[in-house]
Amino acid sequence: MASLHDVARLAGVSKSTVSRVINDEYGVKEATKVKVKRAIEECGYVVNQVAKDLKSNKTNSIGIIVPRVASNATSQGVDGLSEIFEQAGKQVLLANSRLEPGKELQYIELFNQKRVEGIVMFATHIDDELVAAIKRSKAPVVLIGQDGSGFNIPSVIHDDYRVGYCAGEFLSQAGCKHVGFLGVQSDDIAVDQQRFDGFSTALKHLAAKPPKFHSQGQFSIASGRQEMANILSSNQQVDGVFCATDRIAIGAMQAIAAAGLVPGKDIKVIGVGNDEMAAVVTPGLSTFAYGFEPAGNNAAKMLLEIIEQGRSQVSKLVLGFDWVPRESA
Amino acid sequence: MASLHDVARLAGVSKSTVSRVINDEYGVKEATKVKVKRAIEECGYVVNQVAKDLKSNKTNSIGIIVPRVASNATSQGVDGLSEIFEQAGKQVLLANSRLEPGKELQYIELFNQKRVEGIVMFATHIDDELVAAIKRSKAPVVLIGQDGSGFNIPSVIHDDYRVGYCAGEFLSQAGCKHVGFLGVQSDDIAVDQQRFDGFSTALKHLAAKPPKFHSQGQFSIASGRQEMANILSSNQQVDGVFCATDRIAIGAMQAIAAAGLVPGKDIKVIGVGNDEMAAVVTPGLSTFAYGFEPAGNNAAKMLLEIIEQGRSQVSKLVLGFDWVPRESA
DNA sequence: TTGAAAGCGGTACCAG
DNA sequence: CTGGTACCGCTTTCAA
Repeated sequence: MASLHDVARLAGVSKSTVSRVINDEYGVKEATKVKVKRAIEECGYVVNQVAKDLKSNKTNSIGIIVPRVASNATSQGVDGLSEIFEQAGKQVLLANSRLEPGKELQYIELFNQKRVEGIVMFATHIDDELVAAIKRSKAPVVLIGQDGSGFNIPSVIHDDYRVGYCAGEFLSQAGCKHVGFLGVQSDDIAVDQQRFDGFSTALKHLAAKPPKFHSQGQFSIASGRQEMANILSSNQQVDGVFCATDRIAIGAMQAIAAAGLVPGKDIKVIGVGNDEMAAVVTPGLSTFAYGFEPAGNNAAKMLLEIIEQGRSQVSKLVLGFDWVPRESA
Repeated sequence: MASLHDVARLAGVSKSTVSRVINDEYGVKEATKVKVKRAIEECGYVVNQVAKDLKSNKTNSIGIIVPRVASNATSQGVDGLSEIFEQAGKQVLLANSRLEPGKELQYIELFNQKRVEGIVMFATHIDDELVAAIKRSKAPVVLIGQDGSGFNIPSVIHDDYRVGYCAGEFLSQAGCKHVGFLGVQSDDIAVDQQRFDGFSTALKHLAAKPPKFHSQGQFSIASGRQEMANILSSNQQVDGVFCATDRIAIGAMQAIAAAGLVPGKDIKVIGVGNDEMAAVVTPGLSTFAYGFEPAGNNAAKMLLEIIEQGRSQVSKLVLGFDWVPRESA
């Protein structure tokens, strides 16, 4: 592929001059400019950004690590991130860890080799290894979805504790006496632990009975259905369920209906996220709306600030949520 | 940041030696290796991939252009792409055109400057400008979602014509006499034109009445609802609707129900895609399942083949679909 | 087994 | 206004 050198030779000028023309620097005679531009056309010259990056020691690129793209939180989050980054002239490198543990660590390393200016990571959990890898990273890292601020890692999260609290409060005040929580694996602090903690605490504050169950399933409709079916078949009394995610909640509603009961009437069901599906199921799923795209926007801004200022004013950004009442609760 | 040179100085050897140690080349004395490795640790040296890329004239990276990430087709498609690319050791650069016309063209140019080895583009339409930009690109381009093979652009698509044909056949054989199509903007060849063409053709072949309407809305539930409501309020007889996408179909079902009619009984409704939502609405949406992740897999493989062989055996890959009958038709 | 030097494709300083 | 040259960080002969 044609280089500056080739263009220079073709135009009968020096590399310096070609460089000046390309970068629109003043102080080049019009006639020379024309010659150079013609030469550029002629050999189909395309700037080599790799060489520029090396010379300038600046890549204008950002790494994003996701566990998978096809999920509400990540796909919308990535849209939110890319909006801001592209406005700022940053190119996005995407790495998909496909939920394989350890992959994230490799990608942090790889992004450092690629000399990205910063990294945004959608975290599903936090462990010592991850914290160590982030500490080791020369490129600043911002977390989305899990709170790493305890390890001094800037994070953008939703208020998972409070969402649980609100759910507990709501079910309690709606008259439910036998409630429980359908969660996910317990190493997911944000989605499982925090939401459950808030939930239990609300019940305690209201002097209601504590949760009768806390199941640990997957992030899927099928899993929610399964977990709920198990609970129902155990014959314990239930009149309210708080689910860690909307998909789990939808599965729960299916199990409830399958058992001949009516979600929203016999058993109230609440989800989290306000997945588009929540609006189209019957009965409509009452849930808490999370803004995933704004989370991306904010994480991007936070990272840019760290890159530019060396540090960020906020080390942790907690986003609120909206209660979206429908028929299920 | 520490460079080879720094490590060399620290270890008291030459750059060449450090390079050899880093790349695990044989012929370095064990003692020297140890010295070098210690030096690397000491100054926290991280390989500079930018310099390597420049030197080797190879970036091992692929550009992906999407109109947005948060959609079934793109988010699953990107998962499919990244799976194959990451297996092949290719880094993915993501560009989000946010549906802004012209942005795609810029990104093709930008990716060429970044010296990506190939580009995958999720296209919403094809026009002369785009074709020209792709022709200009030194990096090979593969299209997903629209057929560019007429312009000699390798493409991975679903069989949009035949899906329309099947829908027409189905509605006709189910006894519908007054059918129509809810489409999108007409410059979307794959989603609007092809699906409609197949649909009309089936009706013609079966000597059934041609479609009574072909509306042009957006890719959203709200738009489908609106378009269907318009049709219903026009008082024309309708007993079957084929919708360009599942979301449109779900909106249509809402409008039908709102008009006091029963989707699947009074008016049959068919969608395309098998969005997860199709399974959770009531009545369940009958639809054709498209494999978006496989589309990504295949596009990635096709691009890799072009990169490695200089050309691809297949210039166009047409993926099939599965009929998923539910209650709506 | 190791080092010196050239060069990848640019930029930028200094001369002329 | 233009050209020569050094250098960004690494790899790769070629010699020693």
